[in-house]
Amino acid sequence: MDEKNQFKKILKLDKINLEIFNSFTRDGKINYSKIGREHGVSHVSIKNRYENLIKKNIIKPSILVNFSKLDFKLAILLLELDSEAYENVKAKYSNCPRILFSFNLIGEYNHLLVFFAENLETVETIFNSCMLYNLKGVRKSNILIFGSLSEDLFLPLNFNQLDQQNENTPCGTCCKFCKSFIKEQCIGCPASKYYKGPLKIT
Amino acid sequence: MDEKNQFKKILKLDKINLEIFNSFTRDGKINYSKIGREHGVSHVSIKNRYENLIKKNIIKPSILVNFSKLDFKLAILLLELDSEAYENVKAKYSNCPRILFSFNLIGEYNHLLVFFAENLETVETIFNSCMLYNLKGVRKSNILIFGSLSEDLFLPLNFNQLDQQNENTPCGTCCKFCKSFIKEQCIGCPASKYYKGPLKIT
DNA sequence: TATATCTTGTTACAATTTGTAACTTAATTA
DNA sequence: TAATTAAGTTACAAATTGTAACAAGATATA
Repeated sequence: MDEKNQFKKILKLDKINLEIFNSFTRDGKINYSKIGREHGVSHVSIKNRYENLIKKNIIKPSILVNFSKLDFKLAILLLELDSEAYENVKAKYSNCPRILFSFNLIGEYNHLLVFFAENLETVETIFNSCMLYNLKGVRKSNILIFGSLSEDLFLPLNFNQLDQQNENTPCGTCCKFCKSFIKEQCIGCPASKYYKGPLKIT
Repeated sequence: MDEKNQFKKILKLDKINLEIFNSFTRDGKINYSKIGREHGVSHVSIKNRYENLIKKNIIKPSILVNFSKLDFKLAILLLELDSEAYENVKAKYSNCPRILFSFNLIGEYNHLLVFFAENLETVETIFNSCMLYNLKGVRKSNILIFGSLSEDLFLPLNFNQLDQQNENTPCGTCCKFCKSFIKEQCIGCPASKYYKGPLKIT
């Protein structure tokens, strides 16, 4: 108790934990025995460290997808929402497969959504028909369109949200009745049966 | 060749690959044998699928860190850079451990940097002393400050950039001479020997 | 058309890793 | 002081993984 530190010790960064993270990022595997051997501890000890970090919700293993390789397009929607809308937006889009991140902001805009689409026409549809058209209580909005992505851009994609049996999208609409979808300007929602893009599950 | 599809088949999403991704996201492990057994193929086949996706740079396994749990603060810096600066910024900050993402934009701003810090004072220092002060050719800038983070926010953190032996930071400055660092308004760069925050390697 | 190559799969066996249980020690908390 | 939590140990059986050699089909290539 002799040292006053403003930071809680949540994540201990010693040689062993760093090696766990790095080995994982290198080849997507943790070889408990190998790491244990290299650091003079038992494989059970490495296993426990790793599993405890996950159990305590401090780290989460994940598969990142190369958005450049798939030629996906990204955009950010900035919103100023009134207090009611502010509460509703996160709920409404919490299962949207196109939203990568959703953040509260302080300042000019109070909400930020990062989303992707498979081509630029679909970005346009999502921005206009899917989102703004559906949202009540938007005082102001702005969009940031991303240019060419850097050579390799790895981002997390929620594959477990891709339920392509559904008539309606998770946000509660139906592509069948959407003008952009009918005119083939949009490939549809990847979490509905009408989707016809590269994330179609075969 | 009978079907004309605008999308290249890069990532095949069949039951097996989906199960690989989902099993990985669940517990950070891929049990080749188990998945193979459940889908009626050999464990070697699962191993090959997984390793080929990585080898071809389509997916990347990664450890995400719970930024909410660590109480990290996030911010976005929007920049309009002239053509020379535009080329230099990415290079300069390519190894910055605080930058989570760096994107080119089309429009009002042409560059976007997402960065994090361990407390708000440090966010301020990074924005002022570290970044804007160091950058030539900035025509316009804006900052988006993130409010409280959602309960669990998992983001990728580059642990292999945390080399804490260095006198100078990867962006080429030295915390020792920084006013904010001296006045203890900033905890320093996590990729230098002067760093004194929760990512200190013990 | 024939040939090469890439993709995706197979089997079988040895080597290695993992899971589990029971236990130890130290530090922290009530 | 006692209880709990954290971080580690050993040993053995069970299960997974790596490897090599091979096969079938699709796709390029000369």
